[in-house]
Amino acid sequence: MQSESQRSVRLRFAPSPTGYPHLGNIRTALFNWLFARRHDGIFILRIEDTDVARKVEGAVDIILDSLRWLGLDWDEGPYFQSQRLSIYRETAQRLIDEDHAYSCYCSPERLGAMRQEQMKRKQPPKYDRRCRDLTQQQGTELKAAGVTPVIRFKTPLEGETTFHDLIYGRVTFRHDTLDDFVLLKSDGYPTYHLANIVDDHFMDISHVLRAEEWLSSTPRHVLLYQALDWQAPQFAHLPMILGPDRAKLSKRHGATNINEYQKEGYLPDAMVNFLALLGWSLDDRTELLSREELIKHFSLERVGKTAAIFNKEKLEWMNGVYLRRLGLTEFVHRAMPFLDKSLPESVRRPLDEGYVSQVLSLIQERAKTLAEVPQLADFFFLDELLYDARLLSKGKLDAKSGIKAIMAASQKLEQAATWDAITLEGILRALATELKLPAGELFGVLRVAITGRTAAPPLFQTMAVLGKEKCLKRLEMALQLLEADLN
RNA sequence: GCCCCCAUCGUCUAGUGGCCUAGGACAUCAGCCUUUCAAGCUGAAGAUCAGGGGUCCGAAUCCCCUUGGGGGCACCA
Repeated sequence: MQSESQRSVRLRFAPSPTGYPHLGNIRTALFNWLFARRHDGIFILRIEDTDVARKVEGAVDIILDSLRWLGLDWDEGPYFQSQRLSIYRETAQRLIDEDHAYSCYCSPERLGAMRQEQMKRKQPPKYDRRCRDLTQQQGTELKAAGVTPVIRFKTPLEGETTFHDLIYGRVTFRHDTLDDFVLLKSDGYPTYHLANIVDDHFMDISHVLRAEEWLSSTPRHVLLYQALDWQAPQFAHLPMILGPDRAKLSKRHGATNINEYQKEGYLPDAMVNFLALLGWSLDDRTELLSREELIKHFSLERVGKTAAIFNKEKLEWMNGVYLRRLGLTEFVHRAMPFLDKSLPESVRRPLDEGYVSQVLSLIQERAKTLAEVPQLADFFFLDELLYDARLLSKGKLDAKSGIKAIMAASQKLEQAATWDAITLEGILRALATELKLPAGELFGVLRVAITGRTAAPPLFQTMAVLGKEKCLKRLEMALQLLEADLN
């Protein structure tokens, strides 16, 4: 009891570099991080690279980058299991010495065939324990024949294991539903089960927060801790994040890799806020929480048990909220790389920061992601607009009256002494009255002429930013289009 | 097939026996604002709390069964 509360809080995020981290992995990292920070604990990063065959080049860097991007800073590590092989081998040897493990010489072929046969007979696929009670002589013979064994755990044949999960409560597994799982592979690398508990023990991990998919391997881990006479950490299994088809997140679910979200222009703070709400909630109404608030309020008691489906639309909304909350300077700073990357090549670089700033003040509240900023703003940068001439006469004004209106507007604007939104509005409203046109119709035609589209930021502010010369040029161009349309 | 877990609006969720004729958010629809879009505001629609049995004066909340969904069952993690 006392030792429990005294034990220092040490959490770890332990991804395997067999692919890029997806939303589920990152949510696990986030909860570990939040819990560690909440309790002034230590957050450790450990790379579980024990699968040589499935290792993906560059995955480690992407994992580190993703954590850095989201601001999930770690206090220790990254540790690499591939550099700690001797510890696992020693532990495996100790288990053999103490009769908790044994060498198994069965070939992968035999095991595969057996599994298939069992499945065919609709029986649970389990190792038949053929090597469990090999005599020393039999073992020596097999070894002499050149077979490299794996080390298997001697799972108790009878009884059951119960553990207390911080989220799911009491969970019990009968031993006869388990089999003698592999601890050490024939290539000398440990399996997840061995490496994981050895590291958690020696790294003095106090709480293991991991996805629910691990729940059914927990009894094996508990059994291992018991066999080694080590104190097990507290387990907390987190509800899964599922794809829209309600299945476990995988490659076929499209953009689930976290770096995709960075590329799509989501803000780290929005991402963290959103992910925190997948499986955790503060109360019945609070949804927007800063990093500090999340740390302050995070608790396992408020983590749910039901799997969540990731809902991108809500993320977009939340990202929009965070985008709008940014100061203009910060917004410009964040959006600049996206403009740089996605604006057409014809646009001169480097972009003028003063001009970009004026433009983006009109774009900020219209963007849900940074990646759509270039799309929303490109007409501010383009020299020549390319658009369908029919947009000009799409409203109630036909081509003829459109021409008339644009010509009149050009004339008035040419004489404008000053060029700001208020002045422009004055001039054009007066013109609408003069032409006996509803203001909205006149503005509509001009909007298309100026921006090349029917939906855009407010017309007068847009014109003010673009400047007199460019605006008049665009009106001229619209006239040509309309005239061509008439013929 | 076996084992484990879960089950409230389309989605994320609040709810731990009476405050629930079930609350909030996203999305949807309508209206307002308005030069378009966006934002904002207001409102609507949307869950017989998976179904069926109990327990109780009283059940979304406790128990059981059924159904459904998910996860696990590798010399992968």
